[in-house]
Amino acid sequence: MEFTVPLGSPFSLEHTLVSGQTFRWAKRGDWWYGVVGGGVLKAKQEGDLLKCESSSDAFRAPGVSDYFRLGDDLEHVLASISKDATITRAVERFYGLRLIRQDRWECLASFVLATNANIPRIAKMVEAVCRRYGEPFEFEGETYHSFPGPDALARTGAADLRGCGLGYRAPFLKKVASSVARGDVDFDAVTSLPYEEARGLLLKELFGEKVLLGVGPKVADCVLLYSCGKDEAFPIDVWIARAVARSYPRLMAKGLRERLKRDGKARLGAGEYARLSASLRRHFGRYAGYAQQYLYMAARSEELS
DNA sequence: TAGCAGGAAAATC
DNA sequence: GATTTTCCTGCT
Repeated sequence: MEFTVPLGSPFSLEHTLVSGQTFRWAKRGDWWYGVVGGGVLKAKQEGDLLKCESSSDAFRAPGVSDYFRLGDDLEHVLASISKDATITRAVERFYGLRLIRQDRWECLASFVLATNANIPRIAKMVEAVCRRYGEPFEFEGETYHSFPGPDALARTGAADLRGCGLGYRAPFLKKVASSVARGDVDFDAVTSLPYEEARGLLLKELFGEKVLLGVGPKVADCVLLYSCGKDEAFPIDVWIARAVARSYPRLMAKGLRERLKRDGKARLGAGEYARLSASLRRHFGRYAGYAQQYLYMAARSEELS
C-alpha cells in the first residue's frame, strides 16, 4: 500500500528517527524501514512530501500523521522553547525534529532495556526479543517481527529472556510485562492525567511493592514523553546531565555540578533528578520535552566532532 | 544520601 | 586486547 503524506509544517524524518526516541527504524538506501503497529512502515522524505509504503492496509496517512505527530504546531513549539542561545542553536541545527507517538507498552519495555546501554545495543536487544517472541511477517521478501505483547513476555522464563542478551534486565522486563499483562498499569489514566500525576501513577506502589520494578524517574519520563504525550517530561540521561552542567550551570545545584565535574559520572539520586528536571521544566516551559530532544541531539553530535 | 552491583556490548585507548 | 563507558535502577 503506497501513499503520500503532505507535510504542512516543518518536519525532518532523518533527525526524528536518529534522535534516540525509537529503536525499530533502520535506513536502507533512500528509505527508512520501521516496524510500527504490527507492520512495516517504509518512508522517504522528499521536500514537503512524505512518501510512504505500508505492509498492511491498516496503516494509512492518518496513522502516519498521528505517529509522527504532524499535527503539532512545531513552529510554535520551537519558538516557545527557544529561551536562550544554546537551545536556539540546537533548534537551528536539528530543525524539523519531532517527538513521535509510540505504542505505550513497547515504549515502556524498550526503555526498561535501555539502562546502562547505548543505542545500537538497545536496538539489538529489542530486535532479539521481537525475533523470539514477536509475530513474524513478510515484506519485500524480508522477514520482520512485531513487538510481542506483554502476555507473551510474561509467560516466558527470565532465563529464556536472558537468551536475548538482556543480562540483568531480563527479570525486570519479565516483571514489567507481568504487571502490564495483569492490568496493573492504567495507560489510559496515565495518558489523560497531567504530567505530575501521570508520573506518580507510573512510579507508584501497590500493596507496598513497586508496580514497575526497573522503572525509575528517567524511564518513566521517557515513557511519558514518547508515548503518552506529556510534553513537559524532561528525561535526564548522562548526555543531558553533562550538557546541562556545561551550558546551564545556573539550573543545576552546585553540589551536583561539582560532583559531575569531579568524577564525570553523571548518576543522579532520585532527589537530584527530581529537582533538576523541575528546574529544567521551569526554564523551558510546557514543551520542555521537545527542548530535551534537541539538546540531546546537540550533546551527542558535539561529542563526535 | 552515598556507594555499589548488575551483564554485556560498544566505544575508546 | 584491555579498559572504559554505556539514554539507570535497586539495594544496602
